[in-house]
Formats: sequence, structure tokens, C-alpha cells
Amino acid sequence: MAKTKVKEFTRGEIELADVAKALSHPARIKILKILSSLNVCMCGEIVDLLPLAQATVSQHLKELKRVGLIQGEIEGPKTCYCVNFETIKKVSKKISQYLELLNKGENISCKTKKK
Amino acid sequence: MAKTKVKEFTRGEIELADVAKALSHPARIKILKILSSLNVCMCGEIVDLLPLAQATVSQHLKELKRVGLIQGEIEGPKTCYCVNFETIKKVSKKISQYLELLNKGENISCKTKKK
DNA sequence: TTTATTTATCGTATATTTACGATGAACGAT
DNA sequence: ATCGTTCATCGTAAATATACGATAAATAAA
Repeated sequence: MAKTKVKEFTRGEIELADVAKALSHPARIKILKILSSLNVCMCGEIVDLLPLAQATVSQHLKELKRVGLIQGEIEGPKTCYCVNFETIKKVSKKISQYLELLNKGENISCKTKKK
Repeated sequence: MAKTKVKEFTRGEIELADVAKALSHPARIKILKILSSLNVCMCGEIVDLLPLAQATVSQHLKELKRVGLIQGEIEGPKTCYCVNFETIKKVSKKISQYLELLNKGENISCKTKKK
């Protein structure tokens, strides 16, 4: 690997951080729960379950859509939002791979390094 | 469950979002990789591997420390940073539980809901 | 056609994040 | 005691995120 590359961020690192960003607000965590567990899909229904204004919820939905975690199907004036389970699976894999990678280094402790 | 509770965020939702926030920057994703895989622990060593100034890296380390993903042991003028593997495990569990919960709703598709 | 419903977007205010240079504090080495 | 090294913190600028009211667009219902 080229020496300078070490100082850059990889695509994997950037993508993982981007997904984490999409999950970095309680409202978005909750919206995904709602969409995956309740027979609910319209923006207005979600608004009724959150302590936020409609415009704000719409913004959060947009952020989740941006990274593909949900998709919206427009039906006239309404929009039906649903979890994109394919993305969820891909994301689950990426995250668990990352966390496993971290855990592999468990033998490297502060005591080992300080020497 | 009380009716108003639905409109609030739970502690679990807030905590999960908070961890996601700590992971929402490529630099912090990479710092955790570095600390878990290389025999590296000092701030200066990490700075050498990132395209960021020392002050900025120090800030990112602070954020990772805030949520307990790393810990720092001061040794005179130096500080030895290490991954906190206990936290990593707890976080891994929380995240995988959450993603499993989402995946359980897979039968609830847009088509089902629209009807 | 008019009205009501639903949602996205605009405008805007405020808060937070990110980044960096400069500086100070802590210590080891000379 | 002075100097060099290491790192955290301060000050600050710029960018991004969060929140909401107002409004526009789309359409169903009257």
C-alpha cells in the first residue's frame, strides 16, 4: 500500500460513518422501530408517535432515505414509508464485521502497549 | 404503557443514538481500528496516521472517550489510549439486538401496509 | 370547482460539530 | 533550571444539524 494512503479514509470507513450518522438521532432510531414493528407507514402517523413537528419528522425521514434505510412510495397526497430490509441486512453485515475486527485486537491492551 | 410515553424517546433509543453519533465520523471509525489492530496508543502516533491536526485528533479521542469506547492512561506528558473492549461488547450486543428487532418486521412491507 | 388532507420544501433561528493555530500544563532529559 | 516533547484545552471560524412555522404541491372528497 502506498504510504500516503494510510493518511486517507477508505470508502468503507466513510460509508460506515455515514450509516452511523443516519442512526445518530433518537428520532431516527425510533422511526425505524415504528416502521418495522407497527402497521404504520404514513408521515402523519409517525408524527403522532413522536414529540416533534411534522416538518422535523419529514426531515428525519429524508435522512433515513438518503442512506437507503427506508424507502417512500408516493400515493397521491400521502407517502407510504417502509424499511428497506436489504439495506438493513447489508448494514448489519458491515457493522458486525467492523465490530468483530475491533474485538480481534482484544489481546492488545494498554498494559501491553505501554511497556 | 401510558399514552404520553409513546411520544417520548426511551433511554435505550437515546443511548443507541449516542453511540452511533460517536461512530459517525470516519476519523473515529479509523481511530478505533488503529487502536485495536496496531501497536499504537499515543495521540501523536495516531495523528501521524490521519489527515488531521493534533488538536482535531485530540477532540475525536475525547468524543470516543465520552461514550467509553476508549480509555486513556496518562503517563507523564504522554497518554496511552486503548480500546475499552467491555464497552465494545456491550455496544455490539445493543446494536445487534436493535438490528434484529428491525429485521423481525420483514414481513411488513410497503405492499402490506398500503392496502 | 372548491375544500380538506397530506406531505415536502422554504426560510430561519439556534445549537452542535469540525477543524486548526496558539497556548499552557506536565513531565523527562540535559 | 532550562529545554524539548507530548497532549489537552482555548479561541474561533465555517459548516452542518436540528427544529419549527408557513407555504406550496398533489390529490381525494364534497
